[in-house]
Amino acid sequence: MSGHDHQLHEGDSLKRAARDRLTQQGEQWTGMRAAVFDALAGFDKPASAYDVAEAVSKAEGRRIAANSVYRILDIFVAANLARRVESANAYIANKHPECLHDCIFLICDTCGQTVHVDDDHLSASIRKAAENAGFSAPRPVIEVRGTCGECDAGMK
Amino acid sequence: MSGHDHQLHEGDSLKRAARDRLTQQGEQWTGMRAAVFDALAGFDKPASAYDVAEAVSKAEGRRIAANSVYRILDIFVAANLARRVESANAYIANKHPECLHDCIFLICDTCGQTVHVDDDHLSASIRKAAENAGFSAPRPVIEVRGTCGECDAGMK
DNA sequence: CATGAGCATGATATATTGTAACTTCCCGCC
DNA sequence: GGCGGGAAGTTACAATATATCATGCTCATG
Repeated sequence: MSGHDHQLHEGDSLKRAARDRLTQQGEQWTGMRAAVFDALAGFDKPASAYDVAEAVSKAEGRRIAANSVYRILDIFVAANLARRVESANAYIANKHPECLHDCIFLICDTCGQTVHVDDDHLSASIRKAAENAGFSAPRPVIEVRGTCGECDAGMK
Repeated sequence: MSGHDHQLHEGDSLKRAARDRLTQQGEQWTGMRAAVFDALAGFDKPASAYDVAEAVSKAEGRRIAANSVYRILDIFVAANLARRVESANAYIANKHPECLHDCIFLICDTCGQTVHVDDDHLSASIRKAAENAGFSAPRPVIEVRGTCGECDAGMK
């Protein structure tokens, strides 16, 4: 369908991929960062920084302040280990940190489930539109709010 | 350029168009709503609800609480008089309230200037992608963060 | 070993953005 | 006048995000 065959990691494989990617970027893979990544990857929907902080706190058995989590999430986003979902003020782990995509999120307003679509043709068109308007270094934010099939069916 | 010729209102013309549109939607055009609309339209960049509250307070000579502004902005967004810029947690007046578009915002990370592009072909593709994935009632959020031509030139 | 540079994290405070709950006001209508 | 309903006010609070300074850790150097 999307025309390329990158690997969709999960579990330990994802964790290794994340660590490799982060270190390749010249950043450190510390215990704290591993804990934050685990927590984020453990959510099946976009999680707010505070949600992540709470999850990490529980896992570590001590209070982790939100700002530490913010710092780490910023690094993750910069390194492509995670994505920020702007319309939800939340973050989600990237299942294939090694591939750069302008990705499209479909977010269910009812249940919060978020699916991730890559359509390089579409995003290239958007980049091009931005460049035509004189914008450089464009970073597209493409999200669609709506109702997922499951919730839609349950709405009768 | 964008292929259709709706009117780009400004000043009193825009205000009248907004009032007409809002009343057609079954909502009232009150003094407060006019004041909020004026304030919002007076910004040349996306403004936060608090920015708007401050501007309205100044214009009215009395304190207007942010939550009143939120209520009104929500109505405006629902009626297409204003748009929310998700990636900036901000709002911007819609210059042509009578036309429904999935619009694309280009937001300069340096100066905040935001330009508005309508590309019905592009947004239709995104809607279609969402529908293919089982999403219904999609509301696309298409924004591009980057650097505008002016700031880019000034960056040397 | 002492020192200092550089980075990661902690702690605290505060700023910004967004909602909730309840009250008061105003206006049209009987 | 009294009543009903929507708009706006008031207050409080929740959720999200950043700033600042302190602490600790590692490593290189002398």
